[in-house]
Order: sequence, then C-alpha cells, then structure tokens
Amino acid sequence: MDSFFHHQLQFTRAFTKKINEQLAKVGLYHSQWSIVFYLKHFNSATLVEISNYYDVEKPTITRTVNRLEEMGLIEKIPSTDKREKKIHLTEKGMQVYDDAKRIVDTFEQNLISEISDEDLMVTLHTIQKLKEDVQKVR
Amino acid sequence: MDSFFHHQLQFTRAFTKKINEQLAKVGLYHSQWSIVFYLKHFNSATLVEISNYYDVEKPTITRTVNRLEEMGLIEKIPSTDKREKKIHLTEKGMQVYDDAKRIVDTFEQNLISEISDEDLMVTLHTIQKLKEDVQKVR
DNA sequence: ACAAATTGGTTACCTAGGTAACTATACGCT
DNA sequence: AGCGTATAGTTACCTAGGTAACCAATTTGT
Repeated sequence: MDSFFHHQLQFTRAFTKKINEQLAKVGLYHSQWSIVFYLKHFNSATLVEISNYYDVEKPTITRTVNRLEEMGLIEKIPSTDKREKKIHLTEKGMQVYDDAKRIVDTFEQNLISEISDEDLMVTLHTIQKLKEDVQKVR
Repeated sequence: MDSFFHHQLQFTRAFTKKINEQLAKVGLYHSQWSIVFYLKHFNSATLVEISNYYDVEKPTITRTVNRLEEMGLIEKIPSTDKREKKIHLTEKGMQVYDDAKRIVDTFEQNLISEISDEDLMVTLHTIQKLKEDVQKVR
C-alpha cells in the first residue's frame, strides 16, 4: 500500500487541528494539555521525565512548560538535586485540567465510538508494532 | 481505549523523525519530499492544488516551495491567469526525486513488510474512517 | 458595465517538533 | 580528593504546522 503512511500523517494532522480547536475553549493547545495531563496523573515531574514519557526532546518540553508557567498553570520548585526542577500543577492548573479533560474525553469518545472494537484493537496493535519497528531503523 | 490517539501521535512523530534522517542523505526534509513527489507525478501544479492535495494550508506550502526554489529543485513560471504561478521540477529536481524515491521506498517497504496484509488493510481502513469522521466534527 | 464576491498567493506571527552546543550539578572511579 | 563522565536544563536556530489579514486578479450577478 503506497498511501498507507500518507493517510497516517493526514489523519494525525487533522486530529491535532481539530482537538486544538476544541481545547481553545479553555485556552489550551494540545501539547500543553498533554503536559497538564501528565502532571495531574503523576503529581509532579522533572522535564526529563516528561521528555521520556512522550518521547519528545527536552528543548520542546522546556518551551511548553515555560508557556504553562506564564499562564499560571504550573510551578517549578527547586529539588535537592540542584540541577533539576520539580514541576507541579497550580490550583488554577487543576481547574483547567478538569475542564479540558471533559472536552478531550467527549471528542475522543465521539471518534472512537464509530469504530468496531475489533478494528480498533487491530489498528492499535499495528501502530504499536510500527512504532517499535520504526525506532529500530538504522 | 485511552491511549489509542496517544500511540497514533507517537508513531507519526517517530516516523517523520526517522524519514527525515534518511532523506538527509539527499538534503531533503519530508515535507519538501512530498512536494517534489507531487510535482513529479502531476508534472506541474499551482500552490492551491498542492495545498488541497495534502490538506495543508497555503502559507505552509508557500514557504516550503520557496525553500525548494532556493535549493534549485523547482521553478515558478507565470500563468495566463496572472494570479497563479505554475510550479514544476527543474532537471536537478528530477535527479533528486530519483534518489529520494529509492530511499523512501526501501524505508517504507521495510516497515510495511513486518505487518500482515490483513492487519494493514484493517488499519488503513480505520485511519481513513477516523480521518473522515474527525473532519466532520463541529 | 461595474460593483461585489471569490480565488491565488503572500506576510506576519503563533505553537510544535527537531539538532547542536552549552552550563551547572552530580556521580564514579582510581 | 580530584578528574572524567553523565545528567538536567537552557539557548539558538532549523523545519513544519496553524490562523488572520491582506493584495491583486478573476469571476459573478445584477
């Protein structure tokens, strides 16, 4: 299949575009949301932990975290290891999480409900395998 | 499945990262390659045609096409409709296409060969459906 | 025929990914 | 103890996506 990866890219672009539209209601972008999500579920984290979890390079995380700090959604507190900074949600960050969670859940649920469980499982499995394989390249 | 879209995004990021590494051998980025690919197969095109084909906004195409012009891979020729510019590959662009095509083909073939035809079909179909559904949102 | 609407393309500016190179701190080993 | 190495984070700069607003040329409608 020639166009397989073409369709993959098309879909993820369309997906992030639309979810950004939805998240605009609470003033978030998708990448900001993903960090807020991580902090809520793991309570607190360093930049490197977030970077490893999402497999996104450190400078990208630095930038987005700084933006979230400007927005008053997170705080950085110095650690005993003076190199690292523990990041955690502020009260405002918690509130935004709740609103954003509802938006993202209904958006994703809408999409997923149109696909059979069977197809969803096969697709998820395939994508996971492709991701492992692609990271092995070279 | 909670993490379904998470894995989608992870995969496409890993994919473009690796294909960018591969294409670096011929001095191209993936988005540049996709335009070179289009021009080779459709011979000549306007910005709007490319924009519609890839569902990418016009300013993004403008920028990448300008970069390709600087690299000497494409030329813009004025059309009878004085608003539009026909874009086509130069001789150098044709050569780069051949080299890049080989790189991309073997890269994609490597990945796809690890997946059964059955799973590939289900996945492609699912992604296509999701793409249609996501564009209907709102 | 001409005013209004549409279309092709650009500019300015935003988020979001990447690499390369750097600083400062911590760790390990001899 | 001290030197070398590894790690956390940042800075600078690249590509790549997006929106909003605009210009100029074309098309449409009355």
